[in-house]
Amino acid sequence: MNKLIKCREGEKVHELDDRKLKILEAIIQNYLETGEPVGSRTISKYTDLNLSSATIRNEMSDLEEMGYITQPHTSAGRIPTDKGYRLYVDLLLLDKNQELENMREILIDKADRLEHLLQHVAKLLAANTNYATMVTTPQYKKKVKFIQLTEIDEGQLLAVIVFDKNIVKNKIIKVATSLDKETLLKLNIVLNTFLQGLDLTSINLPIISQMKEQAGEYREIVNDILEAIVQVVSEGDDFKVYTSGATNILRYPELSDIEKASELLYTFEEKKLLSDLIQDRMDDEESRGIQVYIGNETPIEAMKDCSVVTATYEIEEGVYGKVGIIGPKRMDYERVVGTLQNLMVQLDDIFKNKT
Amino acid sequence: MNKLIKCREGEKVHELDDRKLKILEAIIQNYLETGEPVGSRTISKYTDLNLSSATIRNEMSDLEEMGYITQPHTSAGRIPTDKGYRLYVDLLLLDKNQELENMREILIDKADRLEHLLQHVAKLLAANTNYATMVTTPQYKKKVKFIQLTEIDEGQLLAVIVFDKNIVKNKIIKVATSLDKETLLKLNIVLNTFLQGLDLTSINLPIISQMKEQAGEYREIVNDILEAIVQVVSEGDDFKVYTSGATNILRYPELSDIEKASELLYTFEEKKLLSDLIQDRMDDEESRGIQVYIGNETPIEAMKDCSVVTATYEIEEGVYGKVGIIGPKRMDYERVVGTLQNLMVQLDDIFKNKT
DNA sequence: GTTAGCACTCAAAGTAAGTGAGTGCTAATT
DNA sequence: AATTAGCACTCACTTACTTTGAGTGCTAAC
Repeated sequence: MNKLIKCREGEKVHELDDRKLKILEAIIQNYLETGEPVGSRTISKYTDLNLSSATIRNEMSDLEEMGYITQPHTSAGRIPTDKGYRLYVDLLLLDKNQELENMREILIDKADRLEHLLQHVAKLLAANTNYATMVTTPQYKKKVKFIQLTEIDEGQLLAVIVFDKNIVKNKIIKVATSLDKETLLKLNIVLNTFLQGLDLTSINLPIISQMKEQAGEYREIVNDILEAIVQVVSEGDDFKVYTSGATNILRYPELSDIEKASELLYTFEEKKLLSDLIQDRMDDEESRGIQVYIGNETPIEAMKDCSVVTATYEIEEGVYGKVGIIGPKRMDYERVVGTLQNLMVQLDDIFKNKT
Repeated sequence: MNKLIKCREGEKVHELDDRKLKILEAIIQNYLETGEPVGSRTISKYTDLNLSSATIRNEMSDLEEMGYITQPHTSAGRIPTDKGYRLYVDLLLLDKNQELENMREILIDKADRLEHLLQHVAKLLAANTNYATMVTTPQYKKKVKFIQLTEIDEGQLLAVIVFDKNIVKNKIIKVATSLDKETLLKLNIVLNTFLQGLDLTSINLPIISQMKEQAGEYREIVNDILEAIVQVVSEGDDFKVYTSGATNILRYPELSDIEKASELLYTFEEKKLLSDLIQDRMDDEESRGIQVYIGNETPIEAMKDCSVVTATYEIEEGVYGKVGIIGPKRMDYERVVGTLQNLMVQLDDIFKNKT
């Protein structure tokens, strides 16, 4: 008996011997399928351990004491606790792949615009997993690549600002005085000379006052344009969250309690509420890969009865976005993690072969 | 007794005498509040008719026979049928206003961009009514106002297309050969000369071939640009549906059956599914005002247990969008219609004082 | 250490009786 | 003729009680 000897499997440390581990695994897998508490007799038959239900009961009793499983009520079978799921996820999922071979084709087909691509990813994932999904736009500091002012109407200027990665934004600026062509040209040159290659945080006071100096009598317009740039960048257009399959949540009886489901669905409707999940550990180099949050581990209150799996994708050096799958605790972790890993590879390919 | 004499109230024709009408109204109003079937005794006390429950019962029996009310089961009170609601809506709502005085301020505050405005309208409405709401972007034939080609990178052109109402779209066009400044200028002139003032349907073959002729050796690019215009216009970006408060549906027990609610919420998630509702009677001059769909009257299957009230707003001559409120049949029609009418006035003001 | 056996627990499903809001009909009242 | 009181009847809903069966923990035997 090695009950008290800690075991090392891979890199994780836990206190379970082989048999307990197998039983725990069996319990969890069975529960994932059925959603019902699992009894000793089921395990006795389900596994190839050839143990009687009585033995299993003893082991289960131990597992319960250690906090890996629990009984919803005295005479019911056992269900995994968050700790149990956690061990399962940590230990039993470290590779796995294939599946969704065709995903890539579909993705490329739709990859005309990043927005559409991401929305499509969310949809595809939701359709494939039957869970709720969430995809964020990648975030990074935009650098001005090119600015152009044009007059489109008496007193109305159109400012087109191209950032790196060919993100194009535009804004209409109202001006009091009409500008002639030469002035416009001059302004365009000033703007481009000074701002090219800069991101928002690098546009500081010295630069601004220099620009104004150059602009001479049209210094006011410089102000307007800078303001337009700030507005356009901070408009939030560039940080969107796409979701899909939120209603999948109602498929799972343990989540479809009307009160809780309502709260959860509301979180999906108000996409901003998801930002906690997205920001979480975004800066942590270590956790760029796949993250699993079980129950109370999630930063979002409404999801405390769910599990969340997120993955970070990289468009290119320093430009990251997140993909998340939200489902019941008895989520098919194996498959979800596999699917996400696969998706990351696909996205990687698409982005690397595109720019 | 004038049971069989048709009465004219306003412009509508029905077959109810005054007393029956009052009773029907009382039943519906009571049901709107409680959501429970209404019994004769309640009505007897609730109204100022001073009739015994027995008399009411007789009248209710008549009303049932005529199809205005029904019993969910033998010994239950009565609830309105779709026909009952319909009469109620037709007869009893023809004016009403005020409320939400502050709505306008909030709207103006947010009215920096149409998109945001509309999304905000949806949200406000949802928050105020506790129903689900839907707002569409206005649709019309866009006319080209101004086109500008710029080179932003080797082999990449940026086409900025301004349509009337200052809708700005952009598209990056890849070209094989690099263009010098003069060619660009020339192309810009050609494009603007030919396309200004035209909408998509007016760009026909003769015009295209003339343009190509003028463009000389760069005729290929003309094609690319035209394609870009078509793409940009038909991208669907310009026809969006904003929704809000979809989860409000779960507030109403009669809609929160998990199966049906799921279907309904899915309709809101896949906003495209709402288009039936939006297209409906869009062309019908007559019905530009407020439309009420009760139960099976709605063109959307999933909403057959709901009522839908839509209103058409006008940004300016010929440019229409829709606002819709979706709730249970026992919707507070009076309030909803009032709110919508009010909103239409507000929007009208905003748009008229803006352009 | 493992297992068979048994008493025990308890959620869930089923059954039965009671309650009350509501109806329809009939006969009396106005 | 219209209204009303009275009464028998219906039926969803509630409550209490019973049954069922999956599952447990413990103990004694293997």
